[in-house]
Amino acid sequence: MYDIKRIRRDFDEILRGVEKRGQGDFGLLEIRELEKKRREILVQVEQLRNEQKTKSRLIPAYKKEGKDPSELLEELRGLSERISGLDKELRQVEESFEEKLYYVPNTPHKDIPLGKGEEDNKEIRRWGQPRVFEFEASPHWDLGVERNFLDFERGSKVVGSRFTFIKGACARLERALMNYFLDFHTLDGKYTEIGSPGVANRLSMTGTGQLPKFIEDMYHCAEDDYFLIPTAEVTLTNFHREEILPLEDLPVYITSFTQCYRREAGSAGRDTKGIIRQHQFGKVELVKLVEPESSFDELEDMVSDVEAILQSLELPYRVVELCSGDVGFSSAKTYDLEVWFPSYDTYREISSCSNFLDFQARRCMLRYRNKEGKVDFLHTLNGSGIPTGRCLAAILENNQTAEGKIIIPKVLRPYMGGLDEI
RNA sequence: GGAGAGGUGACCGAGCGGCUAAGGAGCGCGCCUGGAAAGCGCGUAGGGUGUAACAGCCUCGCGGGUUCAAUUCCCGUCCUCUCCUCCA
Repeated sequence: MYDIKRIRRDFDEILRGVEKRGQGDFGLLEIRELEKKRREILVQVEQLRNEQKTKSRLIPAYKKEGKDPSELLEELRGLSERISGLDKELRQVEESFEEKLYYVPNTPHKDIPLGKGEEDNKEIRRWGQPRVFEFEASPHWDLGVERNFLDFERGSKVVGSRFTFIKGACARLERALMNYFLDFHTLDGKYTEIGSPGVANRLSMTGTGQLPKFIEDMYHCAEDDYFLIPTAEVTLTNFHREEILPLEDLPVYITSFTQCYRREAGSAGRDTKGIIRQHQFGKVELVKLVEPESSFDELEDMVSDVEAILQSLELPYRVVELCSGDVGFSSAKTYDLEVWFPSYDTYREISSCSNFLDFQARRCMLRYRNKEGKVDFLHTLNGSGIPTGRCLAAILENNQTAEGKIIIPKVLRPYMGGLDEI
């Protein structure tokens, strides 16, 4: 969300930035009009209110002196009516203004590649070599069913499409991933582990930008007006919502494993096979709250944290910088990390690391006291570090043997009771 | 789920229709001191509006209502605590 003052002062800059996404002005022109109108009414209301306050304070004095206040009361009644009328108008304008503002995406950072969609993203680097198989490699969905690791049919029966049961040693492997990822990020003290709720309220969902625009992709508990979180980004970023953090508490590095729930509205028919795109998946999420000056460096640092994990698992991957047309709603700059999937014969997204600048912080009223003692908005970042489901699929595919066994990556063996294959 | 109590300033805490949020803690500056503690004085929230500066407006959990006027009265709602009930 944008600062109301910036809408006025840097309007053209914001408009130009947002237009880089290639989807028009997102209602900004209308928003500017509403902002003007708001100020017009506000000035009037403030003047009238001042008059009202000043005059109504005379009443106790009148009473004391035994003067008849009825004339003054009459005047104040009229004043009160005018104020409440104007106030109502003001509130309508403000509501409409705010509602529209919530739908305006962040401005893509000036240095990111211009483009319309995925095809214009820029590959930054690759690590590792895709394995050359001396046998016909199976996709994880075939392998998973053959080995009795994945049960798609019962997932559909018990819940519906895009829900899957994971069984036996494979379930243990996923659990190993969860523990390994959390240990990786926390044991050196860099990130603090948080056990997080799996649902969040409307305010939190709005704070990180899932609402109002993407409501159709969220699972909603109507009775409580709670939402199943689509990522721990929601609960972790909102953790310090409406707080003013002292400088010495920064930077905040937190991480959490949660289940994530997405209705995947609009992606019907995509990735229907396997566990790449599920309605529920486990993920370790990384969140940073940092001072504005350092946020782009912090983004690079976060990417390298995720890369280190993939390297330790010996999974070939590449880093891609998203172009202006593909970068997410709340993000100013995003790197996707894509891991090699033999079944797709390509790299597929496994992590996404973004710098949101103060976009989420404004929505969350997430602030800190800077060196000058002034209150300012923080910058927020998050990245997947990393999802267990997709990672499991990647390991099944990349580490399979001709006999259909799965080689356990060395770093995971301590979490698997020493097993080197399953 | 039932009954009760409460949510006030970066913290504690009074106010319970108008005198425009008492008092304290902490922090900052100054005085005092050889130095410090104590003591004394002053200052210490956020937001938006207009400005050269001052100023004025909003915020006493949140949302409505009554009133010329609401922190104060009424209704709703959320959260916290205590007791009961239920329960992994």
